[in-house]
Amino acid sequence: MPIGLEVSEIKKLDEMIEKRRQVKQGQMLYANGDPFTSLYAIRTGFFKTCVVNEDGREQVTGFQMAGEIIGLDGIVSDQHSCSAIALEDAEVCIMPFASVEDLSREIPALQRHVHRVMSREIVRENGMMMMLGNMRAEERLAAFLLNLVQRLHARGFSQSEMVLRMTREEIGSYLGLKLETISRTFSKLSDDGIIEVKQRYVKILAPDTLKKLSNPQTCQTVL
Amino acid sequence: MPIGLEVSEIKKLDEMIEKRRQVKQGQMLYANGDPFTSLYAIRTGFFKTCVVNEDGREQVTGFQMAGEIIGLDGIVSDQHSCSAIALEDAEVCIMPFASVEDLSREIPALQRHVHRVMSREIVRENGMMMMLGNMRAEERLAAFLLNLVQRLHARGFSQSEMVLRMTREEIGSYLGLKLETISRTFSKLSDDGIIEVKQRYVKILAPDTLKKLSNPQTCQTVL
DNA sequence: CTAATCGTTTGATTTATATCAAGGACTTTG
DNA sequence: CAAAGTCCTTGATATAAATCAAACGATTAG
Repeated sequence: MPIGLEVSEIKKLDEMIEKRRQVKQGQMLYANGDPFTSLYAIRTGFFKTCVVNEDGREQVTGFQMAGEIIGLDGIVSDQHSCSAIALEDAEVCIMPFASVEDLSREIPALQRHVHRVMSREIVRENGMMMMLGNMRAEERLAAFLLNLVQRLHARGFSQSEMVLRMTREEIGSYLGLKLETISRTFSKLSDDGIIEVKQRYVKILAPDTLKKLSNPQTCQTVL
Repeated sequence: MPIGLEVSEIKKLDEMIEKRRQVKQGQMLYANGDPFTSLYAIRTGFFKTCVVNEDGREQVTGFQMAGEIIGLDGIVSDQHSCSAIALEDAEVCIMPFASVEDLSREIPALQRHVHRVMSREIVRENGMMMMLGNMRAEERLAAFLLNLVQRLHARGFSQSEMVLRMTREEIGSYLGLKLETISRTFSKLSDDGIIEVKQRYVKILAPDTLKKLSNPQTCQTVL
């Protein structure tokens, strides 16, 4: 994944990725409390990560797709503090973290890459805190949908259409809302002609309006 | 900070920390958009970090005290995506990130440490997402107060008393609540005899009750 | 010492979202 | 095809927290 590597370095990276693992829909890649050994690079498929409270409340902390790295939560205490569950059949590359650290010391570009991946996750979560702390339901869902299509588009899919891999309840958990609120907000956006929704299928009809919703200021700036 | 280093390694670390910087109360250590060059280890004082939305809404993403590292948000894009502001006169060690990376390649214990620090931040933010997404005002404030005293206690201060460095509004921003709600919740906890509050001074009178509030399940388990 | 400012508390009211409830749509299984 | 199970939608109502408003306490400036 890091760029600008020499052939010998690429070979070492290939060796590091010792094996792959298939994860069936609904199956856990790792669970809260599992010993931490490896990071996982998603090759195909779609995951959610979630933490559970002692009283059983579940918070989805992220949705991850091909090309993204999961497992970083386990580094600090050598055990995972969240669970990763496949939302569709998936395949991951297993990257033993000890090897990642060894190779990072040899290959500065890899070291850089690892640092960036971790920093990106920190920044993403800062954004989620802003979302959960300050935004209203419609803003949250708008921002969520825009983020999803943008990431899918970067992977060669449409920039206006998608099929959600998660339930309303999982979206709600991620956005700090109840499933009914997600459903109502979908209906509202649909009634307003901003999106078209048919179950898991979503088409963005008015991307600019959606962007304004996810960030009211832009709207004011335009006026 | 990492342990188990040789003398020569400690010497190198000392050289890396090229200089210190004083930050007066209310002053910014770095601002959103500033070019990223260094991490900062807080020697003394107290900081808040916050992100601002395009429409000006501010979200406090953390409160940091002596011994903690700030600036990790800047790594991914070579510029800071949040601002760090001193809530009391502070002093930080400036650690140029290029040097951190260079030394990390030489000193595995430092490399390990950097990875742990970043992972810890990711895990902390996962917990914040749980808080913001699932918990009620009283639970959030209870968890917040317990976290603060615990960290202060680890630094040699009392495990039951503290003087808050931040306003009700800043606590509210961090916890996704308005300042009035923070104030009311303080009053409620005080009326219930769980804490004693006098402006910024807070004394925890019933730590077990506070723990139960921050995690209802424990309570049910006991019953 | 007085005025001004900033942060806090408290009360009254509003509101966004949660909760409770029922039914509908789609999928899977027998 | 029928039955069961999921997931989703929608309506009615409840509620936690926000908002609006006023006053109070502590600190700073003149």
